[in-house]
Amino acid sequence: MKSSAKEKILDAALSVIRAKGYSATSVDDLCAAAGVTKGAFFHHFKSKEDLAVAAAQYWSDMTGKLFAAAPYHAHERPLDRVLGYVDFRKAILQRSLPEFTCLVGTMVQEAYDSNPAIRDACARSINGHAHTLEADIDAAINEFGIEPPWTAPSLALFTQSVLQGAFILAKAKNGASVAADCVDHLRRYIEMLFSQPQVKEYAP
Amino acid sequence: MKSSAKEKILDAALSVIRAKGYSATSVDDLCAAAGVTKGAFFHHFKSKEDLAVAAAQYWSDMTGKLFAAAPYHAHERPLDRVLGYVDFRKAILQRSLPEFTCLVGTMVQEAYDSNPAIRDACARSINGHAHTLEADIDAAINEFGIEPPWTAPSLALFTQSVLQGAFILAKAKNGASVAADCVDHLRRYIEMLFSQPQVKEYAP
DNA sequence: ACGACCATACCAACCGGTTGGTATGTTTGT
DNA sequence: ACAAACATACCAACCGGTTGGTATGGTCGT
Repeated sequence: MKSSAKEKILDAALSVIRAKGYSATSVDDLCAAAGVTKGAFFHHFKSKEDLAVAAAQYWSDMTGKLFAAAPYHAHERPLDRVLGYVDFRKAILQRSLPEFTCLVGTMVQEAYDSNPAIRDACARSINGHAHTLEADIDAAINEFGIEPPWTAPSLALFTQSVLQGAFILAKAKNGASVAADCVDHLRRYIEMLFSQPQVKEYAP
Repeated sequence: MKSSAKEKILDAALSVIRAKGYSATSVDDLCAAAGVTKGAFFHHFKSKEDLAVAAAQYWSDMTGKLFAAAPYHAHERPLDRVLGYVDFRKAILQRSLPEFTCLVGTMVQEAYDSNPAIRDACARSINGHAHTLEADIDAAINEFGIEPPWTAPSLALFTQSVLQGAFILAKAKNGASVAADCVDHLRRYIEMLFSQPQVKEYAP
């Protein structure tokens, strides 16, 4: 049997925690969703916190594969790859709410102050994903020959900020359309950054 | 006695829930932080859920007063008021992490799927706050005589998306500087929207 | 003025159910 | 045979919520 209990528990964690949040998800919930017993759970994870850290890593692995295999990498021009990433994120919003939201974005809100191990695991996941954008952004900067007052890592993190915030708005409004609007603004911002001379700081 | 038990519980809710999250915050936690007994709690709130809904409203009232009294409204030009709002948000980031983050943004992540009453209360709070920006944005559109492909409500919600996402990144990285960077990007975007002809959709 | 009446505000003790976690098996793969 | 992979049974602590009760202060008829 390849899909072992451990993997079933991790899969269950992704969906259940994204729907209910980390604290509200009990170990029993996870076991029921995974179809395993508590004994199996504590055989593979020494605590609920340990599961959360493993789930964050598992989430990174899964999404890493998803984005690595996405078609936007095929674009020749760096800016097209960056905008292709944004379009790809927008396309994912078609799925249902608990399916397109972010596991680590949800967990870190509950754990940042009380559980450093989970917080750091979430930070690694977000930073790692943002990092995959930096090379293309830097290449686009070179392609356009601009000398922007911002850096590639900073813009990469900004895209994540918009997406994480869009998820929150989508949850509040119980629909994805507001998130799609936010992604549109993000796309327009990136287009503008590469389509014209940088504006000077506006200070009245 | 002016500061009654009810108000002490609500004040405690704002800080404790922002630090620990909604589910991880027990009624006993709230009572201990507020210095009241459980009897007092359930006298004023018929359930923990009821407290959460009331806390979201209380949060709206508090932040509403804060932003209504903020100095950026004094600017003559509408765009200066919009940018002044952004700068004001950035200034608030100086405070400590649990102090500058958003109660309803935290709660809605845990409640959107399992607790519609809390979700709707959070949505009202976010929408209400975003709405306070719309008049200035519309006035800025008129001032500049532009006909943008986006609407004032959409841009107002986008600002909230950036801020909510910035809070998540700040929690993950355990520091406010990444949030400040995001707000800088947001400011640059708004400046660009009003400082040049709109770019056409970029489609390779 | 004054007790009868009553609503509000609050309290300490308690309840049944759930929690994360453990102790002790039993099954399975090699 | 033997360890890793699972299952069963169980526990102490904690959970949200209820209980029966007290203290306070306002309102009413008289």
